[in-house]
Amino acid sequence: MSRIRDIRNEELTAAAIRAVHRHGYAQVTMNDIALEAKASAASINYYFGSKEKLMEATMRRLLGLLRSATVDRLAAADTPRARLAALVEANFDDRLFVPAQCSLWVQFWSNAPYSAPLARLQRINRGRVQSHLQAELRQLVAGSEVSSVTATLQAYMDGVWLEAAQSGACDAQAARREAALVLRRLVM
Amino acid sequence: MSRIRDIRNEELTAAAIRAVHRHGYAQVTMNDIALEAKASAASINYYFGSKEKLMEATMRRLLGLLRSATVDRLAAADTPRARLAALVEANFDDRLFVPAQCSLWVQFWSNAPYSAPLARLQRINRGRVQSHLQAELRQLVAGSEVSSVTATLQAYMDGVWLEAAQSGACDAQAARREAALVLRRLVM
DNA sequence: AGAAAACTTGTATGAGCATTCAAGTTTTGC
DNA sequence: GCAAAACTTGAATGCTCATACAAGTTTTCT
Repeated sequence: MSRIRDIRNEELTAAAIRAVHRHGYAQVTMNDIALEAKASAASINYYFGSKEKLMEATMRRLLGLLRSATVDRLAAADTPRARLAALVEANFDDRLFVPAQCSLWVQFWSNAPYSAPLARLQRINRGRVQSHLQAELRQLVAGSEVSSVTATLQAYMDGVWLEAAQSGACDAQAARREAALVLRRLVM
Repeated sequence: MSRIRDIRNEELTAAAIRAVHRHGYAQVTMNDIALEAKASAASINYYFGSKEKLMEATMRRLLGLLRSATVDRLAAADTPRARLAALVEANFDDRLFVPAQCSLWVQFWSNAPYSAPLARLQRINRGRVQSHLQAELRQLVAGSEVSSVTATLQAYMDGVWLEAAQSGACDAQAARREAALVLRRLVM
């Protein structure tokens, strides 16, 4: 019902993404974010209650993007191999794999151990990705290798995000192509 | 000549590592670090001049560890294949791959884009690792695959660090074993 | 020993920040 | 059309923190 609330929520988390990308998680201020949103710091607190809650909502927004990219790509895949590729490529979807979001992703994760809400989101996300990967890998590699390949893929994907965040260059299409190559080397 | 200066340098950067591990890069204060070193915040400034310079010195300390692990392991390797393994395993050396240092590593890298000195160290380190890897890979895989495999390995290693930092569990031996497995899957 | 240099620290300073609040403006429901 | 609810904000508040400094202590050198 609260239409304006949803709109504001979106505007403000989008502004938080831009502001954190620009200033860094460690140094961004409520004012930076407010400026980016053409609003006031007080207004952000009115909606979110605190900076930490805003950050949590912002992280949820990113997780939502990953989730929907995953769902969409899974829907279009019908073999275990295609589903595995879909899972990996969802991480480098055009909607997700852009500089500001790569930057956030990595900064949030590296700060997660020091924030209970972020740590919780991190744990949930990792678990979900892991179980998706395992479900497909069980049908593709020897049982003894499933967890090892899962871990390798997860590390690879995280590493690509980290590097993208540092270089500031996020060519999503190239990342998907490269990931497909890695998949071919690791599985079959 | 300034013996005490070197000792203090070491004590203080070691304290910085522990303090950042405990409180997080974004929230650690000079006082946290001073407490960890059983010294005063003013004393740290006497040696390093500022918090930023202390952080830079701390990062250099970690890079030094990677460098010497790399040198030691390279010295004991005589084929390209063994040298490649040495390079990868140096990243998971017992001296380097421990919780507090994993944690620092990732936090420093994710904040590097927002600090000129850290960004510089990051660039130099990445370049060095990359050229080492490429030198060996050129003798091991098809020319067209060298840069792709290099990037994959680098992403994999970064990803392992990221996960180690988040889980807080750093089993160096297991990480080296796992890395050797990945290497076997990717090269040859 | 004694002067100088190196080192250490408690305290003061002042900047920067998240959050609160009171006073307004806009929107909604009827 | 108007009261109430929702929203917005500038300014005030109170806190935390890096850094500077002056006053001491320890070490070094001769």
